[in-house]
Amino acid sequence: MKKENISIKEIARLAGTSVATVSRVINQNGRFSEETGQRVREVIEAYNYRPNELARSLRVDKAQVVGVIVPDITNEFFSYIARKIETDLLEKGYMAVICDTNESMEREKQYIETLKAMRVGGIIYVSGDQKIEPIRGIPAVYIDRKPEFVNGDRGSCFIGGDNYQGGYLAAQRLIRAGRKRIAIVLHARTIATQEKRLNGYRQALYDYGIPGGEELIYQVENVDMDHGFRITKEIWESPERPDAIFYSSDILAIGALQYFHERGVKIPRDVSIVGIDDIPLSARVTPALTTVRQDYLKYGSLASNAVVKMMKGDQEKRTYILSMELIERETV
Amino acid sequence: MKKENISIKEIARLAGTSVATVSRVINQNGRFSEETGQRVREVIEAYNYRPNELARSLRVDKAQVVGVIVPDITNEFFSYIARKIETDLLEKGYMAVICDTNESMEREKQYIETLKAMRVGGIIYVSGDQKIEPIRGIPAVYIDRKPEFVNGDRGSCFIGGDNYQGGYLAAQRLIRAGRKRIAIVLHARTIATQEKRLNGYRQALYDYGIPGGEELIYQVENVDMDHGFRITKEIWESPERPDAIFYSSDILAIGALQYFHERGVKIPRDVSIVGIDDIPLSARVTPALTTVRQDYLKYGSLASNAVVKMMKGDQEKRTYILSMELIERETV
DNA sequence: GTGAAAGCGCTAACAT
DNA sequence: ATGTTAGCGCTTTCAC
Repeated sequence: MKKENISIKEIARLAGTSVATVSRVINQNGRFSEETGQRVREVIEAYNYRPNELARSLRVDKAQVVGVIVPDITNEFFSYIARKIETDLLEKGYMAVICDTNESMEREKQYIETLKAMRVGGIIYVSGDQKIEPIRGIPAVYIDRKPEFVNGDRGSCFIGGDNYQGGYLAAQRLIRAGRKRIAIVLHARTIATQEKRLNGYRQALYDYGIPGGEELIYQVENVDMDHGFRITKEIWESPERPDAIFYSSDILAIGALQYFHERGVKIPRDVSIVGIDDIPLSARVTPALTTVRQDYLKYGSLASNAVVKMMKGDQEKRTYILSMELIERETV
Repeated sequence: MKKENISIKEIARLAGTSVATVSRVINQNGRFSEETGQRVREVIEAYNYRPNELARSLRVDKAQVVGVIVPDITNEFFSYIARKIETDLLEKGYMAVICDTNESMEREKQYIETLKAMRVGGIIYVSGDQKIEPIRGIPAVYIDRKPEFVNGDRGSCFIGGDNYQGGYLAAQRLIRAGRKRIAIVLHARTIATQEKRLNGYRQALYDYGIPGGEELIYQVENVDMDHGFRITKEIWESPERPDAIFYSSDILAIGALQYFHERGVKIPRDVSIVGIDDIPLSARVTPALTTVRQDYLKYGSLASNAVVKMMKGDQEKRTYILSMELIERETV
């Protein structure tokens, strides 16, 4: 165990050439004879040499790394997106660093600072805070939650679902099942996204002549099973129970399932439920959850394509809005 | 938007001092007058300067980063561990980069290469392949799955649960419920861990005079709900059905729940089930899963403490084995 | 086709 | 207490 990490200089010496040439063959640019190339490659192979990424990145002032910021890695919606991005990026020769903010805005800011200091080449925000400032000078793509500034900012790219449609589909399904008092539970912190779902829901109610009303709108501070459980308890103990509930996230709806099970409430006999996202778990809970599918893996692949393009200098300030789809299962 | 990133040299010029001094105040080492320090800090503040991590890391040949390798970030067991490690590390001033191998051994190797090239200061392996070679020259700690070489290797640290006890507890619970034919389903790829659970299970059977037998041992290629579902189908369609099953992972047991629900099999009337891990989801499925708790958050915190110590030069080749605990719920 | 040399931003001797 | 400088490993002009 002499030199822990062999350097390009050493390789050059061993191959009887200069560092410049070694660099050329490693990066396949500039010119060098096939013979030299061969010799250099052999030495690299023999010594199992890997260029120091730190040095390379410092020199070009940009790391082959993209930061992926998610609010809750324990939610399948985000972990599957993260995995998709990671896989895609790896194939393209980039490293993804996944940062879980645990829903903390402070952590989000901290990560951005750190990622900048690491000179990452790009950042993918999944459902970041919509009030965040645009990141200057580094390609950023936003998934799911649209930051307020996106429209005006050059070099920003947004990918998300048609939330209006999602809200409409959910409410419509509930109406068609003959439900009359349809509650909706929203995430308090993600105003823009949630507002569109609310609008879709309202439009459906309106189209079918079903009464709505502020008392049917509930908000939840966090998106997890526990909050789903608790808001459902609150809803169910309210003076006028709804006969259907649309949860603005499968994970909330799954928490609701637990509550209703404990209370002996039969689904869909006593109450109908629809969620949104269609995470894998939704198909596996009991009863299986009727939901609105978001093609979140697509979000991931569009995002990785977009950052890579942007990192290569292309303008990619597009906005992608993907449509959603109702998935029929057992809770309606 | 002139200089995208201001450098230490610039700060020095602005503060009317030298780069060395600026470096000293940033890193709080060496000596400098309070006055100079103050002035430098002001400039740093004013220009919102952050040192270039790449340059710093290159210089000291070590990044303030630790790689965290997990096999399946979509499984709560791993995502909660990852989050715990990430949070702890952040507090200690390190950055965690989470790498999800998606159970691919190839990806695991690829990540190790990349992490090395990035000169990470340490690596935490969660349930990596036990046949992996020890990582030379960089602090590594292993969680859950004990690599074969750990005993002999200096500078390696292992943290895991008492799997023998886990197996014993699970089988014992099933026996005490009056079960006579107790099947066990194991993960085929993680031999060492699984063998201990199997031994615990066998010992319990032996202690209580319950017959075991090879035909009661099942293996699964992957740990997810789908595999849990399928192996359960196989078990249930076998000529001699068991009256109890111990799944070597909650996520498998949860897949089983789905199968039994679809088949109309009542739990625990027709069959008793116990899992292991006690992921949050287990408390929320229907029926709630009886399981053996692993203190996986503790695994995470012990691991982050250990890497940090090792990165600071301490020898920390300890092995921690944490005990497990039976959690009573509704499936027995 | 190839090499010498500058320099990315920082830290750590070594001077003063 | 502070400044000067070498050098980490690499890429990239610029000569030849």
